[in-house]
Amino acid sequence: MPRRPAFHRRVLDWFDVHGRHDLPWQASRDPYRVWVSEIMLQQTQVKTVIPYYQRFLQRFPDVHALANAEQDEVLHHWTGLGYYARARNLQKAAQVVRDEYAGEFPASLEDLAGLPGIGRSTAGSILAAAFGQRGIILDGNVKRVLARHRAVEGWPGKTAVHDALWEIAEELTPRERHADYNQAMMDLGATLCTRSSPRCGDCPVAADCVAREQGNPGAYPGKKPRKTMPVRNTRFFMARNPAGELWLEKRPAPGIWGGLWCFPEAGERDPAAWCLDVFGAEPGSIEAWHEFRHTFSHYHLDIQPVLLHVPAPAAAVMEADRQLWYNVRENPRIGLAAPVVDLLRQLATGSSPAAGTRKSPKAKE
DNA sequence: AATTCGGGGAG
DNA sequence: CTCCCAGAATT
Repeated sequence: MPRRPAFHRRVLDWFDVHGRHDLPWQASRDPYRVWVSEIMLQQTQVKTVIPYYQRFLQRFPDVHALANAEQDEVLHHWTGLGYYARARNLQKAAQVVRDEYAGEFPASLEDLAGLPGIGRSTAGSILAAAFGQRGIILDGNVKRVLARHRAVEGWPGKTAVHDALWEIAEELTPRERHADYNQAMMDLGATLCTRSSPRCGDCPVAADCVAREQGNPGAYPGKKPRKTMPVRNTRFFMARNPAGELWLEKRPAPGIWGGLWCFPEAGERDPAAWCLDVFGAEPGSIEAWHEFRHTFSHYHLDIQPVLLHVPAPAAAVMEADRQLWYNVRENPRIGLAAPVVDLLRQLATGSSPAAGTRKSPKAKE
């Protein structure tokens, strides 16, 4: 009786017929383009990345354009994509490639993984996709496929589980068609071996899949332990001058929204006192907007926006590199935190959400 | 080993 | 609402 074809053979044959072959970053083996796509795709779905990728490549077509750009403009093109350290590291790495590799990407796993923002899996993916070498990947898709196929128990966030999955990935990755195999495994996880209701009937490696034999593919990989997410509170002071511009501050590099521009966050500070402090003038009016919730992966942030009308422009106080008056009509090339984008849009269109309680005896202008 | 980094797609 | 996405860096 005929032996069952090797794992990678079945995966590759399936890929040739059913894999994804038309994603934007598959049109070229240019290491720069491969690299940008890999970074954007970290913890981010393909559908979300595509428009960002197109705009980014149009503005930064090669590694020199990126290395020489203003960080604000890089973050501008990352606004809304999240995990902004990726963008900061991306530009740092571009500068390393420019300065230490003469503008040519290194073709070794060690050198790639030495660049900021490139870890073990991303380095393996670039090695295969851009250089045709045997690079091994272990992303969310591959983890799911392998955990099911070998019935690896436990949450991959645990080191032992993670290491076991890497071991299997190493073992199964073939010595041929490296780029296609990696793409095939990701396609398998993204289109067939999905988190819920996997289509085992169409899977090329279902015959020896242990989870399927057990009848419980949904049990793999193990789920992350639940934790109740903490709720933090903050207020955004939206100071608007007579020209209609909004006061923004650049956030420090480590921390949430690092490098992005945001409304000043105020704890318990009194808005009128803050205004006097920063602008040397009492606000003409203070208007509290309704509180809304912005949720991160590890906590909720309840934000109370407070609109202050600053009567006179105060020129002398501004530190140009970390404070600015934002003109909505000019669309400055800077990175903005997602809730700030929403609030600026509301301020521009005048569609302020049913203004809440007035916190000042003075009426809205 | 555990935390910290976003925002949204899809159920 | 929940779960998690082509993970890496930091503590």
